[in-house]
Amino acid sequence: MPPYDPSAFPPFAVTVDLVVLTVRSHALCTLVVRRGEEPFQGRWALPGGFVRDDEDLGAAAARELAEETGLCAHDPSAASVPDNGAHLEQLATYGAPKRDPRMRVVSVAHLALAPDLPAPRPGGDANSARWAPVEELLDQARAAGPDSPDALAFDHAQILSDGVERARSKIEYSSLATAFCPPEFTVGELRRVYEAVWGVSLDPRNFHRKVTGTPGFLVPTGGTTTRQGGRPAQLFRAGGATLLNPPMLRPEV
Amino acid sequence: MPPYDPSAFPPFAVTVDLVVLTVRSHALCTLVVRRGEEPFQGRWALPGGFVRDDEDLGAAAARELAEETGLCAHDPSAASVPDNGAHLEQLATYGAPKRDPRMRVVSVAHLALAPDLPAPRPGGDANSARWAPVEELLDQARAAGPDSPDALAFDHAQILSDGVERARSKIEYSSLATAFCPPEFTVGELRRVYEAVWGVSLDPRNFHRKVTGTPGFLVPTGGTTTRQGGRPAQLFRAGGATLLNPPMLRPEV
DNA sequence: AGAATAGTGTCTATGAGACAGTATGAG
DNA sequence: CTCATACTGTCTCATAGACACTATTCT
Repeated sequence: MPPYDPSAFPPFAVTVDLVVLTVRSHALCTLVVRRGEEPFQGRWALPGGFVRDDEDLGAAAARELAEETGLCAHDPSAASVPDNGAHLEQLATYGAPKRDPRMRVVSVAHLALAPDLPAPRPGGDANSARWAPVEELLDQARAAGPDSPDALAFDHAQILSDGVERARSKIEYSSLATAFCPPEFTVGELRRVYEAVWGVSLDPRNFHRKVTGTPGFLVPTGGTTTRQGGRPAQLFRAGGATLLNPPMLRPEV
Repeated sequence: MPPYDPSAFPPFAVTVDLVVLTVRSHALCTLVVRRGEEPFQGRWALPGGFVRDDEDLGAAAARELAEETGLCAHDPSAASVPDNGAHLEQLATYGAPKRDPRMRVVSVAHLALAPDLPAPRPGGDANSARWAPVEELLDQARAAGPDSPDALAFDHAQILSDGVERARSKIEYSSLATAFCPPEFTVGELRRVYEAVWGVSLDPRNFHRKVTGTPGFLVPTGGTTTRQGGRPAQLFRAGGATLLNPPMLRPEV
């Protein structure tokens, strides 16, 4: 069998689906959109769409992210990182033969981490997009089963679960937690990100010592803020380091 | 725009490509096959092939692995793990518009880790497959450029590089290094796996203490062997633990 | 005996976690 | 004043890395 026979390949559709995570009021949330048509009409789903003919996978994901949220993210295969850019990376690819009942669809899921955004920007319809706490979505999938009307469409509960787990483990050994923060943030705000993503409480004193002692993680901007109340806190930007050494370890090991 | 219009999707071909890694004579090696046709005729490439019409992505990867090596691997989406099974997991998906000059091909790359195998089992032709040291392949890509006749076909140098990096980091915090070992192995043999994959030397005494002290990593079988010379060494099987705590850290951090 | 590998003990530096205590603002 | 948050210091325990030493086999 020749390994590449252009006339003999089965036809596939290729889409990108997005797990867009943010931290809103101390909870890890993800963007979901209401499906307007069959299959799974009326159910919530992850945002996504077809990859275009001349478009790279990362570019398709960045385009969908911009369409759904207005966020500018760098194409993971490119090198530029705009200022208000969210973090975007490929997550995994899902291609079970019957995952879409109408045709063979392979979905290249991507993971985006974004600072808290004012409100979803649906494509014109108001009630068609929302930030949902991931615990709520995943608990529904576990409790009510994948066919309940509250469950996510397609295999999106699995994709969401994989994306959340990726985010939880990646903030351990990389500086990606700063992608959930505004350009300038305090140590306390960064700690609340870790607490929301991991669903734990962290000792503020040890967290402060550790995070300020990791070279390249945080750069002081000189300013202070009292937006969290209490004593004024130093403001920081994300430093150049991407890999943290030593890593931030999840407690309860 | 409706998110799924069956009549409006661009046609894609979907393939799986395999990064099959093993340790042979103290070097990390990967399986490459000689291309018999254009494009890249005569160049070495990663093994791979089309995903069939009714086949899951992981099943396609397991099928290709069996065809190329005779290895039995569990479908990553299934739960069964056969005895002599290699480890198989999805790596990443590559879909740049021009990565195959003839048509739009999206390749879902998989990573396989296997114990040392006697010899590649080419599909009938003798000189068409070999185990190549990854350092050699990656150095060629860096030195001679991607268009040199020694470089891997398509974007396979990038895929290989990503696969090697995944393997290097994954044996830090998981027990996957045992996938490179035969069913029963000694601590010294496991250490040589780490040394080959990371390209470093490790202190045999500290390694022994650490690896035998990590709960669930190794289970003594009771037997001993002198196949490495010297004092007889205890034989172990891989324990049930998949996540190592504490992890094995790469030196020189 | 000498070489090679296996395995144990011991010391030291470093980091994680617990927690006392001080600093600075808002009400 | 109280309360909330920010930050510093100190103690203890666990682990990584360096390395001395013993054990067992082969040639």
